[in-house]
Amino acid sequence: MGAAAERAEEENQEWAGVTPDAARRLVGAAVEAFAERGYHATTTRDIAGRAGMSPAALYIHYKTKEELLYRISGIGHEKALRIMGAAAGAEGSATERLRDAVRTFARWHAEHHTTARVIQYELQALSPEHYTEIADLRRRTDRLLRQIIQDGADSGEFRADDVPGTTLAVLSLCVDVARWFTAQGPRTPDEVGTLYADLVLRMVGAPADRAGSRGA
Amino acid sequence: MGAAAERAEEENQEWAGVTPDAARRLVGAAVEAFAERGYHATTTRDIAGRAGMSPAALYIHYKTKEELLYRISGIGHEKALRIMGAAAGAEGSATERLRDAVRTFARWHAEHHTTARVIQYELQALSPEHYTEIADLRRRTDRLLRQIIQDGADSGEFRADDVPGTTLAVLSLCVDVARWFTAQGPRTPDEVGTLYADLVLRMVGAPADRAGSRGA
DNA sequence: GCCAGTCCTAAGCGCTTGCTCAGCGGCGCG
DNA sequence: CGCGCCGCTGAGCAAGCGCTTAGGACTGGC
Repeated sequence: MGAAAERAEEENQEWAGVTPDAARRLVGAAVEAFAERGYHATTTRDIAGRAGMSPAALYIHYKTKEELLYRISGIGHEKALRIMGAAAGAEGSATERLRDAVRTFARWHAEHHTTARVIQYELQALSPEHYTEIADLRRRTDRLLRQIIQDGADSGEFRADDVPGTTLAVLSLCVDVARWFTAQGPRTPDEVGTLYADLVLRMVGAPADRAGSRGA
Repeated sequence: MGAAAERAEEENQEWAGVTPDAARRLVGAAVEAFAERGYHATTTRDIAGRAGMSPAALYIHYKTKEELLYRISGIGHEKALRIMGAAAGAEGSATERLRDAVRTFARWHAEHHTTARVIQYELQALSPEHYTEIADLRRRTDRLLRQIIQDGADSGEFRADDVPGTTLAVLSLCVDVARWFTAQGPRTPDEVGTLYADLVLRMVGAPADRAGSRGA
């Protein structure tokens, strides 16, 4: 099995909730194309072609090209929210929760950098109604992370004078992974996750208990 | 003078090197439009309209729409390189130079967030030849920052196990300011700069001599 | 007064875009 | 076998795109 086929299979898992099969193939093709060229530079002919269909077939499963982006954004941001929620809802100190949040959130943005690039950098192409809906998901993700940092500041674990500003910086750092990460780079998604978790823990002035640790 | 006129004047200064006047107005209009909607979603009619000209006038000063993006990218990245170079070339400890680099670099990305957004997020729309040329400027900026961090690691001022990774994270953090910053937000560009400088110094484990400081 | 040169516009060309629609093939069911 | 239905295609439409061209209005030099 070639690398392309492997990646295709992984993406099929990523979009497992999308049925029927043709609709799922279209989502995969659209993510690939949007990530590569951007939403506006991608044609419906290109998406359909990558999915092995005629241009008209796209409109059986989606009303418009924008609806495809909306579906991708919705699924992607829900996944991101769930990742952040798992870390925020876990037991443990603020330090442990922050480490876990950054590690998994950054790792996801590296591992699924095509999807992440689309959902993070093509938001402006959504319709106003769809945009506000997606923006709500992002606000909830932000709130979860801010609460972790606030907890750490309250308990004295972290030294964070500006909790909203720090939250913004941490989120920004993780999100931007989608912009620069490529599978050809020197770092695996796992390595990016642990590196970023270490950097962020120092950034908030968390006690340096194995702050330089690597590995699981 | 209204806010729009004030911003227009500031942008005229930013593009002072572009002559004649009509060409400068077109650059300003293009930056605005590209930042707002993205390169591909912007029409030459829109750019010309914002500059108060007919669509055809654009082609007297620029061969193609892509050349406009190329000019903007070149000027913008040269400015970014000069900012980083000023900080890297200054006298002082690695800590002082890193603080200055992050403060000025992040501040520029906030203050000129429209320009920054275009030059950082529309690179893929450049022609291959233009892209490699711009990529070289970015590599030089990266190298300057990496040297500061390397110096700090060598001298023992910083605790950076992974210098290239840390450099990447710091650069990523500053660049991403262009994505989320708006003039309507609660923070001034100056405040973003000092906040980010403090966060980054802690991130590299620099001695906390007034690391929580604020103001000039 | 007249010309050359500069800067701009009105009109529009050739092409691509998102999207539509009439109709076809193949499958399940009786 | 024959029928209905679902998934799909080939062909193409209206609109908008980047860009071109012919020509007009203004300016400075003589």
